[in-house]
Amino acid sequence: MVFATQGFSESAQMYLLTIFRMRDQENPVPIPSLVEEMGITPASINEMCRKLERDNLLQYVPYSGVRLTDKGENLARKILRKHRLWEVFLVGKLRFDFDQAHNIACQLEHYTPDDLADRLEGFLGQPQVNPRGEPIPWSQKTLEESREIPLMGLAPGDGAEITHLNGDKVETGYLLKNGLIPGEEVLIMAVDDSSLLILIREEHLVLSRELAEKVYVQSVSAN
Amino acid sequence: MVFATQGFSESAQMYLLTIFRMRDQENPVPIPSLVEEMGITPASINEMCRKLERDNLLQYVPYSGVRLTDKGENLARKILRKHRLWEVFLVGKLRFDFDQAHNIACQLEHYTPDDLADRLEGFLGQPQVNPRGEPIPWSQKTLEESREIPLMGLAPGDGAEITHLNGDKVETGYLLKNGLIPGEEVLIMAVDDSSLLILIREEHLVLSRELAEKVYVQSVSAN
DNA sequence: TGATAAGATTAGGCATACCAGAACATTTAT
DNA sequence: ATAAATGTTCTGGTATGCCTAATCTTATCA
Repeated sequence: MVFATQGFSESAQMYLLTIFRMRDQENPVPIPSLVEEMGITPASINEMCRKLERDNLLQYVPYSGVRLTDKGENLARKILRKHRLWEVFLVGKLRFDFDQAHNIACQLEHYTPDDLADRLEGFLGQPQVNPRGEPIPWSQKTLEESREIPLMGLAPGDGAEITHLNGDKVETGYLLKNGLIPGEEVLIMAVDDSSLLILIREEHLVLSRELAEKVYVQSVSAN
Repeated sequence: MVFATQGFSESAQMYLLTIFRMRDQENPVPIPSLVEEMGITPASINEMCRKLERDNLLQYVPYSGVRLTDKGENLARKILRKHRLWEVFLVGKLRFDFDQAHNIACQLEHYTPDDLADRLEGFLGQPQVNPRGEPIPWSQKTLEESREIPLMGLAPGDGAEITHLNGDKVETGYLLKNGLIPGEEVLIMAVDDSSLLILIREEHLVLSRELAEKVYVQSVSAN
């Protein structure tokens, strides 16, 4: 298993991203177009698209093409966001020219955890677009809903509503099982160096700092 | 083929880095120590070490262990340098704690081209050590020999001595074939937006900007 | 409407990187 | 010196992601 973030291989991510980018031209995206664009044979494209369909990332209708599901769209958007954030960094801070930056970003995007993207975005001053003026997905949302913060950022006594979870499958599964479901309210009971104690659905729960970083909430009072 | 920089797979690079780090304790590093450290079975370690030996990255003596060759040492050092530069960035600029930074760096190090590492180093102010005080390979050398600059940084009329080449196998091979060998002197004839004309071994040669970025030289006059 | 061109799929292969388990070799310690 | 412990390597297997070549299947247009 090749390790890339998001639980999907670098290859799978490249397919999603490519489809996402072509989808504006024609949707569903026909397999021959993908063959052309990616330089991979029809047999291989077919095989991979079947896998992506199996994983609910897209729908594949023979002789018509592939269309991303919501899950696929979101994943692709996430990857594109990372890509463009890296471009901003590489051009803006490291003075690469755009083409070099683009190529480097093509690699880094697959190995960038969500929290790295989030912090990078902050470090770069919440850029709206990449150096070529193309929009960075979700950055406007991030601005508008910037009250959305990691659970870790709250103080004891604060109450908040969970907006989304940012971990991997296992982490998210665990959190959901324990009632940390988007929409639910949490109350911060105590915070220390390595963990925090919360009250959720009338149950107490201790989360590590690391895990609490992946729970995004909206402050209830500030709402 | 999994793409990672340096022309070796992420796996191969991880082996080199692990061996490099353990080599201070005992050299050669015994296979059982590697098994313990990496959590991979002896059969697999054996297989991979044979491949690395085939590629001249290490020597493998059964019942004794593996010892990095100069080539292997240099490659490992390069990877470690990238790793620690990322740690400096992630902790210093993005405010990750060290453990998170270390984990993220473990991925990024394999997808960081040399020129990215070089620029990152400059951006970070030529750090000597990572956030834990461990030295960053070559950074002192880089400081001491900071007259070592990319060929691209010279102006027409300047003369310089080639110190090293920084490209991939194909690029380096091409450059060597054309006389761009460390120790040789070059004279810059002309520079434009996309290329430069040089005189080397009494032969004229045009290099793209991109390629010239990968030829490091030491100014002759300043020497 | 039916032939043909375009598209989809199957079958068999290659390379990487890992695994388990068995067989084999060497070291070491008695 | 030799047996037990340790270390090595072989055999055969898994999964991913790509390939070619051959074989369907569908769409479309004459």
